[in-house]
Amino acid sequence: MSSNLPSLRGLAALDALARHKRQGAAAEALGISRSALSHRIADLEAELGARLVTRSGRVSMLTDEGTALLAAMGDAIGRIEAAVAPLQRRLRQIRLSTVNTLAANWLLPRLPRFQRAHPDMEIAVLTTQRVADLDGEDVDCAIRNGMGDWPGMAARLLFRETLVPAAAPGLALGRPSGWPVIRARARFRDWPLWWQQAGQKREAPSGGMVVENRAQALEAALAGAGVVLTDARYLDTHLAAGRLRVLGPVIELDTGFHFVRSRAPRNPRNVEALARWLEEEGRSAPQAGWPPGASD
Amino acid sequence: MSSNLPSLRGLAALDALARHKRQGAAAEALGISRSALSHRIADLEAELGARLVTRSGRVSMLTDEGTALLAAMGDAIGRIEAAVAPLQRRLRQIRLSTVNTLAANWLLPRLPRFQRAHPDMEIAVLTTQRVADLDGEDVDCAIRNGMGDWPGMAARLLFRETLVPAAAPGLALGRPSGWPVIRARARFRDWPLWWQQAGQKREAPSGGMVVENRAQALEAALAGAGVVLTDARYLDTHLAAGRLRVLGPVIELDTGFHFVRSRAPRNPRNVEALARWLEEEGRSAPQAGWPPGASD
DNA sequence: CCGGACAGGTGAGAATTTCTCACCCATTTG
DNA sequence: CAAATGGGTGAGAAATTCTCACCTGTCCGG
Repeated sequence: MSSNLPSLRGLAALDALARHKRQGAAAEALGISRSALSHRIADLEAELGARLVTRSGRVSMLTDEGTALLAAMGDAIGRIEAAVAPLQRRLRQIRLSTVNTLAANWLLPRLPRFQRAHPDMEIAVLTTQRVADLDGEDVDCAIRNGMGDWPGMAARLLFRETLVPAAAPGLALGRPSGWPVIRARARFRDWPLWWQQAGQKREAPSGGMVVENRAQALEAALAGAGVVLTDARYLDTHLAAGRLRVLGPVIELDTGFHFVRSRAPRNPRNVEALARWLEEEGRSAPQAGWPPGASD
Repeated sequence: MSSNLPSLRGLAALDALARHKRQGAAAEALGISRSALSHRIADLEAELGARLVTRSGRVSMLTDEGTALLAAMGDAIGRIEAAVAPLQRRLRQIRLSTVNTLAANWLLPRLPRFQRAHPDMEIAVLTTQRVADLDGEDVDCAIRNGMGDWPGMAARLLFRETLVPAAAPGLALGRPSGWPVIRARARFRDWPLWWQQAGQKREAPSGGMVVENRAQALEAALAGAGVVLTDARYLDTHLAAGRLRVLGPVIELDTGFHFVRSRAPRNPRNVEALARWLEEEGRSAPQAGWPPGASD
């Protein structure tokens, strides 16, 4: 049983050469240099002590022994490739868990740029309403909203949360104290916070409509139902398209969106690349020259 | 097509582990250390980005992914092993071409010792009456009889040819000039040569029986048909067994047995080992304390 | 409950394999 | 004949793989 396994690379080289006839083409198919393929074949021949290919004029032909060897192997190499392929595909993928609103309004619009820069990776965005507990789920990393002080995991701040009021352009509005505010049930403290920090003199408006979460709140505002208070970054595309306008100053909260990686990501290198890119995006995006269109 | 092939060693390690349940046993089956196997598994897991084995208590079990991987591979590893096996067997083998007489009387009696020292090699002795032309035949090396000046090949002298007369102990003999000599047709110059160099005063005996070759001549002498003149080294076993006795001095010729290797031996390392051993044997064997039993 | 035997994991460093680069040589072809 | 094409080679960098020595965790008998 203690047989000396030959080099799989060498066998693959022989196989490719048999198919493509030329070393150049075979090498390209394997993604290695012509020289490497030549070495691989030569080493295999030395390892097995037999000539496997002959060069007759322009094309490389297999010897009888080479042909017999490949025939005896059958599609063993293909089998191995196929067996490993699903795992490798999963490896190219990065599973990123995040909340709905951030995904729809900040992440997804930017992702195509990352894809273009890293065509070898594939990002699967898993939007979960509640924050996924990282090591439980099949997830490599996540963007989480909070203070960044989660025990036992290194969180990297992407950007602080902000709050800014916005409404559809067509909506007729009076004084701020009379705004028809939209509240998200999960974020009922946002309006008082903004009201206080934005230095409004009058009382905060009470009443208004209440929806389940921020995504719905944004939808409501887009539909002209009232004034939404949400993160500045969620507004980018809507402001640019003229679907919303800004109604007051941006305030910054002490919570923020953080990048966290699971304890054992499948492919740490790729996850790291994504992390760096997200950090860059988080820094570069707004702040300077914000809000984009209006100055109201 | 430019798929990243996984390490065959790693897959083999996984396969062995699945069969043997314990790393120790699996490692032994593969002929590597436990540590190496552990590394191999760990690296494979990193390479594929998935846990493939779990250790539950004493035994290592494959995870679902590990099982699936092996199942998908089928017997690919076995196929590769089997495909390569015949070539590797041929590689362990050294084909040595030599003449009949030397093989029977000098080489074959010594070979078992070499085999014991190198159990990983296998020597195929091809006895050919005529000298094989090396590069034509499927032979790695040869022992040739001559002056050692063959053009284009490096000959390594094993020992000079010698000539010594011998006969069966029971044979009644008179003076040398009356010996019933046995002549090999291919070596009709031997008797005059010995007669002259051994300083015999009388005439060389004429007549006697003539056989085809030296092997037959030796056979004839063993059968008590007369006095054979042959190489001292061919007599070793027969003298020791008392089947022949020496009748005169040993003379040394200017021809000798040489080791020559074919232009491209399958396994140069093994051939070199054989060459060294043969040289050693050629030097060490007789000379000192020869002839073994008699002093006649 | 402790200590030894057993099984596996780890880090360092040596050995081996694999790759690319920069050349070379041979054959074909314009 | 010269350029183009295809293959081979040696050196050196990079990676893979191995062993060794040592660690950790589990199991079992006293």
